Amino acid sequence: MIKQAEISGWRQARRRSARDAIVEAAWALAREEGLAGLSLRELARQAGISPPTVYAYFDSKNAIYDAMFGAAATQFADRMAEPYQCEDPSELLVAAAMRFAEFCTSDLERYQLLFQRCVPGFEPSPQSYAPALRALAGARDVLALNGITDTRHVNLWTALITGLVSQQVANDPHGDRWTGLIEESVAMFLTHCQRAEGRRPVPAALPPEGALS
Amino acid sequence: MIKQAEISGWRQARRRSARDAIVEAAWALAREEGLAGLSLRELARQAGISPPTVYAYFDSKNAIYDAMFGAAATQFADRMAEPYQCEDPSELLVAAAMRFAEFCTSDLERYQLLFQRCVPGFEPSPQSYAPALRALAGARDVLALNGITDTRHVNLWTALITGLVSQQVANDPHGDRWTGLIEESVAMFLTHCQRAEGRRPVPAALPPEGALS
DNA sequence: GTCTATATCCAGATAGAC
DNA sequence: GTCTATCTGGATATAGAC
Repeated sequence: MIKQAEISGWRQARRRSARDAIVEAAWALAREEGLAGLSLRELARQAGISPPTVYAYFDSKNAIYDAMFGAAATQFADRMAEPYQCEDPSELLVAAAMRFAEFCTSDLERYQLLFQRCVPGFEPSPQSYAPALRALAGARDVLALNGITDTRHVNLWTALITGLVSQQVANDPHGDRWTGLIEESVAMFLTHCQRAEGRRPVPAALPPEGALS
Repeated sequence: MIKQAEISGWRQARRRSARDAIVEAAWALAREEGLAGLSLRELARQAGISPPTVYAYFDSKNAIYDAMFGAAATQFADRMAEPYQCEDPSELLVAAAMRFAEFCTSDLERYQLLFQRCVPGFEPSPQSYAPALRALAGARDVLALNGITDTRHVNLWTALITGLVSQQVANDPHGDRWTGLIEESVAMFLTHCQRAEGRRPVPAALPPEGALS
């Protein structure tokens, strides 16, 4: 015999997978037409449903953007958290920066939504943003492994790496005019910060994950 | 007696000033409603004309964006070219970076149009873009004064400074969490590049202004 | 939940008189 | 050059039958 709770579970799973299918179609469409050109009519057409049906799953267009953001942020956090082959802290920092750059340049629309924030009235909800905070915490950990804990230096790190990537994406989307500078940039950064922070030893335990931003 | 050429000159001047007035109104509106929210109806209303009259001066909405871009790019080049109070090359570099940051953070919409490029179907025409190239050439000159001529280092410079500014604008628009790092960043950059380029003496004559990009 | 049909609104752009 | 009036087409979102 089938219990009520199980039926409810099925329903929820079905509903979630239908939502996922719509989000998937939305991403496919956004990659073709650009993020701003996402229309609910086209989205419904590609997803094989009628336009009003979209509203059975999402309250508004921005709710769709939010789900797209959440999916992208999860991909981001997962990708950055995958194991690294190297062990030397400075190599780890280079590898993380390169992975970040590769993640960004491999899907420009995703990069735009996640990091550029140029969809008119849209801002991600805290839930959708949460995975991105995970990834940022990971970056802090890698910096800490290199003896870098000063907030100023963490900020400098984000500026340096996002600066390289944004120049790359904007001015040479399929080349490596800026991403090819990552290794040198990291060396410059490490030399500067480790000198400034007095080549502190790596702390035995990683710092707690408070105050991310 | 009035010559035909003078009348024609008047006409052109009148036309240009009418165009300028529309562009001015467009900027005022964009600062209120956001760049993407610029509508021709509202623009006409604020400029004191009817919507179709806009088309007597601009072929399309993108032509208006282009004129807005041109005006902003001119402001940018002019501001960056104003005389500096300091003479030491490294101080000059810091001053230029700070001036750039101040220019960007003092008008976020202008920054968005000039450097973020997130208006859907719009790309600036070469004419409108030209002043920005002038400013970039100026940056190269200041770098050259510091003995930095390697293209890689010029690219690193643009990435570093735009990275600081873009983080500032995106995450702390009215504070100085990243712009406050400019002085330290420039020191880091100079130490690195001058070491790498072997503390070359400043060339007697500035390099020619070819191959900007 | 899904559909057809439609409401409502606003955009950019044009026609043609004056 | 400027206007009134309008075209054309797009958008998000809703009503109500099934």
